[in-house]
Amino acid sequence: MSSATNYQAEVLKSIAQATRLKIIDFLRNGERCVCEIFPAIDEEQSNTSRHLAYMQTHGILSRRKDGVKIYYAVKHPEVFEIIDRATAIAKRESEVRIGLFSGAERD
Amino acid sequence: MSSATNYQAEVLKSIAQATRLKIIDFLRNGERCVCEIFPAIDEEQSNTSRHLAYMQTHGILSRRKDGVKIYYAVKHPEVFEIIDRATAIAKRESEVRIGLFSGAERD
DNA sequence: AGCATATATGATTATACATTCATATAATAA
DNA sequence: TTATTATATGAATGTATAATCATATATGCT
Repeated sequence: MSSATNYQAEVLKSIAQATRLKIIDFLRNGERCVCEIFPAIDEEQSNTSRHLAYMQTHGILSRRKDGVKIYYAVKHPEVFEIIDRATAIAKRESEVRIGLFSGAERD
Repeated sequence: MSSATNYQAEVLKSIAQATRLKIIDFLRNGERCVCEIFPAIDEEQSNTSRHLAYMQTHGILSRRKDGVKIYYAVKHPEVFEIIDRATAIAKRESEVRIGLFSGAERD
């Protein structure tokens, strides 16, 4: 198995999870500390912390310490581009599914 | 948990896996049947079939039957754009890691 | 009908993942 | 020093996922 493919998969896995998507979306306007993030996305502090650590380890987020607080930010603008394209696919697919109710497509 | 976020995550999960990345990459030049796909990516027929079914169910691939053969193709061009961006991130990150050997960064 | 080829799927196994609760650690304030 | 706030982490649990082997199903050929 190509190591490049594995690395690509790791990057995408760091994004492809509902809680992580909520975190990334909340970070669209720049860095935020954990204490701001977990109430905003309505998840437990410990769970949020784990996901942040995961994404930071996988190179998706940067981490900055200021006193007691830890600030995280999205490192690569491509992360948002990936999510925007996933949204476009999701939107198009859900429209197709709705369209099936009125159409007469059959397998 | 927002259902839109879940759907986005589902779309990304359909891509974020090494075997599926290999399949999608092989489909860059258009539709291919299962009998062409699994030898090309060097995976078992049954495993390949499961991943193809998964991606088709999740709206990533189209499926066309012609006799005994089943042809799969990538439905949304955004899928390739997502992978290209993941590749860019992976490349940039690996360069940073290599750079750390010569630099003097410390946490 | 019998055979070969293509694809899918049930059962199983091993592993990874997400979440929670309780607690540890670190920084700062009183 | 003690208390408070912010973050991280160990342990446990339930669930999901990937892969494999064996076999079922479907199509077309002779």
